[in-house]
Amino acid sequence: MEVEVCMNGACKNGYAREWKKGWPLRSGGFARLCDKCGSAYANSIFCEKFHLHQTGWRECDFCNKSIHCGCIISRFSFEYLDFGGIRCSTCLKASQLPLIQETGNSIRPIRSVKNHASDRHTEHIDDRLFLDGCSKRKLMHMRSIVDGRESSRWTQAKRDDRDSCIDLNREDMRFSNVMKSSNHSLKFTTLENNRPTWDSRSMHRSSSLNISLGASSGNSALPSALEIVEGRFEGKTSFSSFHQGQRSLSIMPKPLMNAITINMETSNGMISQERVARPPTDGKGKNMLLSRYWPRITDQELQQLSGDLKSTIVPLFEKVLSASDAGRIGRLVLPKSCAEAYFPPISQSEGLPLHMKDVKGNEWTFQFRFWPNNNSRMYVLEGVTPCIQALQLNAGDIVIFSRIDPGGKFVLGFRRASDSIDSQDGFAAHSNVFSTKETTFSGASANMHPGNSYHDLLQTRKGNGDPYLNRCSEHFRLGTGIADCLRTENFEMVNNDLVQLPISVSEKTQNIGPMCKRLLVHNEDAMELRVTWEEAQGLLCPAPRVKSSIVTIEDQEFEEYEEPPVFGKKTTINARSSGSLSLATEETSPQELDNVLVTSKDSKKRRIMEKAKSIIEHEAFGLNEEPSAGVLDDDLAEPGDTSGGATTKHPRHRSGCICIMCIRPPSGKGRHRATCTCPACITVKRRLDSLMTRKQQRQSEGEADGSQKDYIYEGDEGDGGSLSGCLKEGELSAGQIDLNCRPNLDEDMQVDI
DNA sequence: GTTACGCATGGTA
DNA sequence: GTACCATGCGTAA
Repeated sequence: MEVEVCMNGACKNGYAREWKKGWPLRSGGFARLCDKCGSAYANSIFCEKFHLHQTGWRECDFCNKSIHCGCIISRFSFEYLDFGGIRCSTCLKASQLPLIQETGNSIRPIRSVKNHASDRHTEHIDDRLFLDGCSKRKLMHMRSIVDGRESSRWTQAKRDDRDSCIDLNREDMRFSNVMKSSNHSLKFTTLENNRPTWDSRSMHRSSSLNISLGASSGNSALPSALEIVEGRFEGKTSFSSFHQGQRSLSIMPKPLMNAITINMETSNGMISQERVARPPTDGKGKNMLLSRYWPRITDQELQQLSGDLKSTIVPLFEKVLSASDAGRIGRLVLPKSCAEAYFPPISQSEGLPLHMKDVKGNEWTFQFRFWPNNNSRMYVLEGVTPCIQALQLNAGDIVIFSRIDPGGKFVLGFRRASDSIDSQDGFAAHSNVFSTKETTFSGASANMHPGNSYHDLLQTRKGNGDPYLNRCSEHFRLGTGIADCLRTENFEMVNNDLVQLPISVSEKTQNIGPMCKRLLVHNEDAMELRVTWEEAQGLLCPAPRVKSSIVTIEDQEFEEYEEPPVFGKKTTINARSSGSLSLATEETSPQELDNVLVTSKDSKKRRIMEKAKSIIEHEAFGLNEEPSAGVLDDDLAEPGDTSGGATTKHPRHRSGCICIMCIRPPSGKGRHRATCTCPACITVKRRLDSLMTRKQQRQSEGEADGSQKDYIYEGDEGDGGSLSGCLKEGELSAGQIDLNCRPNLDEDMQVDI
């Protein structure tokens, strides 16, 4: 019986999704009729062109000529793997597809396919393969031999119901019982200890796993189901991604990535917006780059980029911008493996200039260089600040390095961190609070599966060990989402005074100013962030008659609303005399709001003053006073300072640290002798020298007043300023210092904020 | 005072 | 234990 098989998952008339009935093809697969037009789809393991009028075509992996690959190839990548060994009708250099039978732990060929196009096997599947405890299950083992090399073994079973399972205990089964559900997603269940850990019903609800298999390159095994489920496939020739709009995991070997993933069209003819990781296909990066550096770019983005630049774009790698990457220092640390794989080799530390073009067409020249580091190298791109700023990138955003072929010029693309949360994962944050920039304050995203929460996604992907998800999760936890919210125009319009340029988490850490001001400015920023955060929260008023639900994400409770909040109304912030904030639920006039904001600013400034004074006090007490942990550690790391772990506290300050901050003796004890050579004293003496030098310079310049200021705290001098409080005029002149002094704070300390 | 540079350190995988 | 890498620190400009 001849059936007409349609491409791209649709019948020839484009009616794709509903099948009227199916019947087995001679090869054992199924074809089904479109219930609208009556034409057939192939959903078979072997859908041979000899029995079909219309099939899909693709290029042969070997000769690049069009080959007949079966209709399914052009539809679903996994089905391509079903045909992984399909013969190229042009060059005949293709896979052989012997049917194999499982006998115990061994597999032996049942029947080999002759290597001739006109002599394909047409046998029914041996009934002996209807086994392994699943009455309706058709099990077929295939071994595809590509180009003479044996590649992965895998199995496929189909059932005529929706239940399916994978037996992970069968070592020879790389995959089993992959089935295609009615919504065109592949689903499987796993069996561990003979107990299903996934079932199709629960997957329908939460976490379907979409297995997409491409033809094997013949050089490595596909990940086993267990490895996939446990997320242990990183570093293998597969990649994973979550399909947009569905919770699925796609596994595909490298060779077919471009052939299928990039060029694959969805069943409705649209370019896929699936954000898939693209492992390296060539170059030194092959088989060595961590998946977290694989560029995740959608076909749509790739096509657009290629179109914009009128070139073929080859995504190379991506990197999440760290605070230092996006900071003023202008150095972007490159993953070593990526730098060495894709950028020109450099032998000198000075490196060489790299010309890049950003996605907006701007031309940039960065210095690609390295520093020796621990018998290794640390690669950086220098001079990236203008580009980072031009693209308005912040820490957490992702830069994507691509190459223009031919020519080899580099392209710098990017993806916002917020985009990564909703697009990368194929989901938008469900919570209004954490909606991303583009969907700020909107409700549930259309990309979201009904009934699925972002939390589910986090759990699902974290459960799969997805490193990217872990990053997103962390990102989510850190609340960058709301930081993005703060950057919205609405917010600025309403709170122009309050948040002139709202400080995002990333900005807070990157624009930390000169080193000697870091702590102080950092604290300012932290407070600024904290206040604006509180104020922003207060200004987010739930829409009327909308009840919230509480969700717990990463041990943090969040309110979710079905409707976007009303912004800047109803709820305002009152600053009490104490400086704390309280919420008022009455309408507030703009003037009142201004007052509130001014008051808030005042309280903020007051807190900054207090904070600075606190720091000064502890600096001044210096070596004599036991530091208050609350000031030296906790206070320096603001509770609201989400970056504290990364930037507030230097990693060297840890238990056992002997720096000047950490080795202070208990109060009243442990006086330091003038000849003491402990690190603290050495530091103090060095600073004394600096102070003396400065004093002499000023004296020589005739700045009589300058020396007096040396007794005053210099807000930007850090502990050097406090040191001056420990100095007496005579000691200064004599170059001596009492390391155990206790200056009178009330008299000497002035704060210049 | 500020910035840039080069290296060192330590957290983390 | 090792390599990587984020970033702190000292110094020079």
